[in-house]
Amino acid sequence: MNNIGTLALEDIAKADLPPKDRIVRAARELFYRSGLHSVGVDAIAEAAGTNKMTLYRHFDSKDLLIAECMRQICADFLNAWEAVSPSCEGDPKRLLKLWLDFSFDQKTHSRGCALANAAVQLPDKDHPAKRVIEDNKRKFREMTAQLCRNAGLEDPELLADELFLLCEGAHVSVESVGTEGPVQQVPRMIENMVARHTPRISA
Amino acid sequence: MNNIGTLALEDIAKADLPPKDRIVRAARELFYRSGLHSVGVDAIAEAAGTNKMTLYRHFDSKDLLIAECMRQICADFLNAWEAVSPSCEGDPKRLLKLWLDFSFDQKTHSRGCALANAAVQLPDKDHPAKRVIEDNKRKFREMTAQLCRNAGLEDPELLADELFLLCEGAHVSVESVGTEGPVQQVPRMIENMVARHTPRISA
DNA sequence: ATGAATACTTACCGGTCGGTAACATGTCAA
DNA sequence: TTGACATGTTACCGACCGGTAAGTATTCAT
Repeated sequence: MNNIGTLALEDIAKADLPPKDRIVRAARELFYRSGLHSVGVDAIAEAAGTNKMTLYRHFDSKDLLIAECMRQICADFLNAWEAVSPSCEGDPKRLLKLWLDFSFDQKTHSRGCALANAAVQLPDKDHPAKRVIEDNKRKFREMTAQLCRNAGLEDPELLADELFLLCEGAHVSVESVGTEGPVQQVPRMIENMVARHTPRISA
Repeated sequence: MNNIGTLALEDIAKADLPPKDRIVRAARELFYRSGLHSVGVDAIAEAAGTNKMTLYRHFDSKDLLIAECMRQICADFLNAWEAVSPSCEGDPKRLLKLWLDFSFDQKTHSRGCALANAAVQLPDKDHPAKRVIEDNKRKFREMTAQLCRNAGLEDPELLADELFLLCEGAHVSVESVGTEGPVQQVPRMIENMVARHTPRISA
C-alpha cells in the first residue's frame, strides 16, 4: 500500500519522470517515513530533484499534495492487485486468500498503513485528504466483503469487518509495540477466521 | 483511556488544582483533540489558565510534557480499572468480560486511542513518549493474556493477540471510516472470539 | 517583617514553516 | 528566429513555533 515500485528515495531525483511525478513519489516516501507535519515542502522539492516553485506550480497547497499522495497510493495498490488477481481467476477461495495476503503484506508496512497514519495525523474533518482516505478504506472493506461472498463464506459482512479491523490493528500496532509483537500472528488469525466462516458441509 | 473525570476543557483553567496538574490535563485534552503537532505550548498554557513560563518550570520541554501526558493517561486508566474490577472478584470469566468492555469503551474514544495516535504522530524511535507508549501497550496485552489464562480459555496467548489487534484496529478505524463503520460490530466479535476459545466440555 | 518559593507578565530570540514575486534558463514547435 | 511554455534560481514575506530573559507579584512559613 506504500510500495513505489523499486524506486528508492535517493533515486527519485534522477528518475526519468516529469517533475510532478517525482514530487508525488518523493512526498509519499517522506510523508510515510517522517510524518505529514515533520516534512516541509522544501525537503520534498529537494528529494524530488526540483524546487519549491515547481511544486507550487503543480499543487495549489501542501494539503492538496497530501491528498494527491493518498490518491496515488490507492491507485498503485489497485493496479498491483489487478496485475496479480487474474492468477486466481475462477477460484473464489484462492482469490480471497490471495487478496488477504496481498492486502496485509507486512513487509511494506514497517510504519503501518500510510492511509490510516495520515488519517490520525489529520484531525481536521474537512481536510481534502480525509475524504480520499475514507472513500478508499470503505472501498477496500467492500472489496473484502464481495470476495467473501463470492467464496461462499457464511456471514460475509461480519467476516469482512473482522478482517478489516484485524488488518487495521495489525498495521497500527507496529508503531506502538513493534514488528515482533502480536502482528506476527496475523496470518494464523486470518486463516482461522476464514475457516470459521466456511460452511461445514458444502454441496 | 482518555477520560479526565468530568472536567471539560473550559473548566480546567478554573479548577482547584496546582498549575502542573492543570497543564497536564489541558495538554491531554488538546493533544487528543487536535494532534500533538497542531497544539502549541502557548495554547496549552492558556487552556490551563497559566502561562508558558510556568509550563517550562514544570516540564523541561514539550516532548517531556507529551511523555508525562501518556504516563497519566495510563495511570488514570489503571486506577479506574482497579476501582471497578473488584466487582467481579472470584469470577474469572466475568472479570475478563468486564475488562474487555472496560478496555474498549467506545464512547471515550471518539478520536481513537490516545496512545496509538501519539505513536503514529511520533515517528522518532527515540522520543521520550515512545517508551511509555510501548511499555504500556505491552502491559495491556499482557493483562489481557493473564485474564484469559485465569478464565481457563484455550490458547490464551493467541486469543490475547487477537483481542489486542481487534481493539487497536477498532480505535484507529474511527479516524478513517468513522464511528458508524465496522467498529459497531466489535462487541459481537469479542463475544465470538471468547466463545471460540472456551473449552467445549469443562469439568 | 522577612525570606524563600512559586507563579505571573512582557518581551524577545533564532529558526522554520507554507507560500509568493520576479526573473533567468532551457526546450521545442512554427 | 521567434515565441510560448515548463522549469530553475534567488530572495523574500508574514506567521508561528519552541524556548528563554528579566523583572514583578503572590503566598506562606518562620
